[in-house]
Amino acid sequence: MTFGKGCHLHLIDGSAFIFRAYHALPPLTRKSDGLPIGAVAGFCNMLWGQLTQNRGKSGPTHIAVVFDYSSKTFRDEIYDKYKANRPDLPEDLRPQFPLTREATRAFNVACLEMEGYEADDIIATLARQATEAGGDVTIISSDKDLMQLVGNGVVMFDAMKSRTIDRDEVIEKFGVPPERVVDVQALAGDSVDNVPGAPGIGIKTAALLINEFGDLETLLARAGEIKQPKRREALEGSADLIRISKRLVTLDAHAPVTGTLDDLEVREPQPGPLMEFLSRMEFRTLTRRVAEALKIEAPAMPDNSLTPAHAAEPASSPAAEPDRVPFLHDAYECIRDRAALDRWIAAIRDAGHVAVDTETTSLDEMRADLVGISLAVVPGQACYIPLGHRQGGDLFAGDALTEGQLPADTVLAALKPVLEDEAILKIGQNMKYDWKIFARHGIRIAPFDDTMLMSYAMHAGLHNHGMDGLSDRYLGHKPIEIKSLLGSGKSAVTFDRVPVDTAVRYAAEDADVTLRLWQAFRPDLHRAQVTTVYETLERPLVPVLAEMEMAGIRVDPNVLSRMSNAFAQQMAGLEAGIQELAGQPFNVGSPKQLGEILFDVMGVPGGEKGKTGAYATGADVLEDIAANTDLGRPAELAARVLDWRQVSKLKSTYTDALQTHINPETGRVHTSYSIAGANTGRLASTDPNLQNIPVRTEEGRRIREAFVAGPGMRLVSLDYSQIELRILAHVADIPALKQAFRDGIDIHAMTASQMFNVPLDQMTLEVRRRAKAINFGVIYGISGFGLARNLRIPRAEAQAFIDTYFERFPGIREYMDATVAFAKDKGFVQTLFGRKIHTPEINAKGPTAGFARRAAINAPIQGAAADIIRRAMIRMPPAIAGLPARMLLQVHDELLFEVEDGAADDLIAAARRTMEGAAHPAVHLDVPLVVDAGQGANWAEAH
DNA sequence: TGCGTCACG
DNA sequence: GACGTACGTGACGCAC
Repeated sequence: MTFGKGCHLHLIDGSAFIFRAYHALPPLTRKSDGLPIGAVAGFCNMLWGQLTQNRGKSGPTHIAVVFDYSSKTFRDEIYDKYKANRPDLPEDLRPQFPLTREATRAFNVACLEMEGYEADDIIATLARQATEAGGDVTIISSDKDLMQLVGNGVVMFDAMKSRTIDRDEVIEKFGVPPERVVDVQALAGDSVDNVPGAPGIGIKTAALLINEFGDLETLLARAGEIKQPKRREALEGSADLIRISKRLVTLDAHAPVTGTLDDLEVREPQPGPLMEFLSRMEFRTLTRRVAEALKIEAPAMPDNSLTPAHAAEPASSPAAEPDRVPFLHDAYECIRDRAALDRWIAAIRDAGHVAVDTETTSLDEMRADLVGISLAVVPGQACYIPLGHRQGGDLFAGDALTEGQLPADTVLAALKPVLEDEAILKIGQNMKYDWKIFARHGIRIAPFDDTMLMSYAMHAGLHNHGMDGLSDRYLGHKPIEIKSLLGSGKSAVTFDRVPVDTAVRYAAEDADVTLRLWQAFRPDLHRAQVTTVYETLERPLVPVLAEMEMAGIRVDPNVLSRMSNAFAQQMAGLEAGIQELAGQPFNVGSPKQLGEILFDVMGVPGGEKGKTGAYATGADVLEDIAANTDLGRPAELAARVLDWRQVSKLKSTYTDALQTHINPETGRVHTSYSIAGANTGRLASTDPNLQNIPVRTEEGRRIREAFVAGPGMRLVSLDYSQIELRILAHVADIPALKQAFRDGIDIHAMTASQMFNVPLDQMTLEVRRRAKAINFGVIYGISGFGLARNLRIPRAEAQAFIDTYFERFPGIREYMDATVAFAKDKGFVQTLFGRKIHTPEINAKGPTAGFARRAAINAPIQGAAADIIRRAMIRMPPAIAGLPARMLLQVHDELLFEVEDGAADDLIAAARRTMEGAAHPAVHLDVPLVVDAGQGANWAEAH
């Protein structure tokens, strides 16, 4: 059919469809692989609706979906800031664009786009061609930019509101008829598209002026007649910008569209390709509907294909409103028989997901015994399975298990297939804990989500990520506190002593809360654009860390106890000497008493009191006193206290405490890493902290000799060389620093050479030391005061160094300023890998602002380094899978391994490759990452 | 429980 | 012009 009178062309604004679909729907994902697919689903539904509802005489004879080709168009040539304000595309939307093109073709509908032109221009051109040929046009869109086309056989149709937009509607919206709409838009401008317009003039005023003067050119020519001075000045001062604005908003009805209108004739969908596409997308309902309409059989598909991210239940169910369901503790079920357990397992399989929580006898997963398991599938409905509750208080009952509990083995055997089922998502709060508990029972949980880590990815820097806090903040519900069950302090009991009835209310609530948090966080994760961070940097780390913690590191208690004894003697000797110098006995470990002895009794000048009224007696203060030999006895005393403190620290924190952390079953120390502890993305090690084992002094380093490899094994240590400075060189884009790293030269010496004009071969250690301090200072958000204190030089001198540094490397200051400006604007900073660190205090007043500013400067650098080693750790198990080796510890830029004798070199090669390539392919650094390696029988030798 | 101190990167 | 200041952690002992 040749296009002409009686023909009706429908032009669908495809880009508008996509955005509306994206924002109208929760972030659905394809079940088989998690591909974000919500916008495609909405797009297909809307397109199908368009194709079906208008069949018959009022329906289209010709149809096309029109897309924007890319963000770059001829309008960018007219005005370089056009659409410059547009926020970045959500990361889960971008991959859906090509799929919507594919969908359009699958429905056998013409799909148009053209380089250099917006969809609106193509629509304008086709509408002109169609009306010139005598046909009618309906534009399926509600975009105000298309309203200039209305009239002369062209109407618009708002598909969301099922409302036709004709000439009257346009007049209602703009105050002028369609042919004058561009004049109004030119004057009013558009903040969304960054069309400048005239300052202070909105649509109302613009319409008023156009109606008074007739059209834009007349208005501009006679602007002098306008009475209101502000309007007059706005027009006279911005005439050029207004004319540019008009060119920006005027659609090009003569775009070089290829093909003819005849190509757009409505065609029946081809069942084959359409069914293939819809079933590949796993759109279950739409596939069925389309199949029915085409009178063909729908292809088979698994149930619940789409994973609704926001609601466990269909949208019509009240359960879809997570915060509306009250917490009813009496409604929680206690599972005491096999039938009830099987009922729950069936419900879990039906839903495809389950929130899980374990109750145990200890926070130390390596010593904890399983006491019970709670599950939740639907908000408000949760259960608790008691397994290991014991009689409390009754001497005669002793350790006997209470009646009416299913055997733990039976329950674990029944749950194992569910917990390991690839098709069932397990949801937990701090999953590493439960993962380890189950791992000790031979169950490896997968796949899983972790609400603590979701919160961390979204909210780092804003608040902590513990369950009680998250529940209070995001669900408006304060869960039962564990303290109310166990008590605190000396009288605290373990969870197995809690009566089952009480335990049900507490434990099931935890699963309930976790499930609701997950439902609340899922869509937010996409909106905050941290899905990739969560999925690549947080979640996969859980099993990796769990394995490392379970492996533990062998610590030789004999070495430690010998050292403890030696330290004790040393301390006693020092203590006697100190008290003799003081002339009286006192507690050397009390800063308060020491301060009084030094400054009041012995009369050392210059004592400074802190906020508690006590004298400051930190190492820097004591060092100053010790160095001042004029003082005599007090200097000697200060020097001995410094020695005493060092020994005391080593004994109490390391040689004594570490012994108590040796697990009697494994003979090893099992630290626990918190993934969501440090705001910057770094891990934190606790119970014990194995990230601060001494290394800087000779005496301290000997403690590392107690960390030994198992029999027939060696320890291997690999650490990133200068990783934070390398990241700084990359992100601040400093050519001299980048070149130095590429050439492999001493970075601190290079800095010194550039700053002080000293050739590298004449560099003194002192000059290099200063440059090193400045390099670190930069990473920390340098200040003259801080550098002066660190280098113990006058403040003016330190400031001069900093000034020189910024002169030689001007990019550093630009980076710092840009980072702080970004933080002030957005409230967070970001690493190269997309990790967000919030900076809520950045706009504060007073000293707080200084802290926030420096933290904001440091966070992207420290955070990127943390991201890189996380990536390396996640890839490490497969990278060393063939080797008799395992990863034991992470110390921010170092990984420590245990490997069988003879395989150390192979391990070093594999691990080094993984670490040096860890930024790829997400980020291509302008500087190489370099990893140093060492090996030995103990950690001191390996480091 | 808060603070001062000090161990690490 | 004064304020205060290097970034990020965890564990210990003392004093309340």
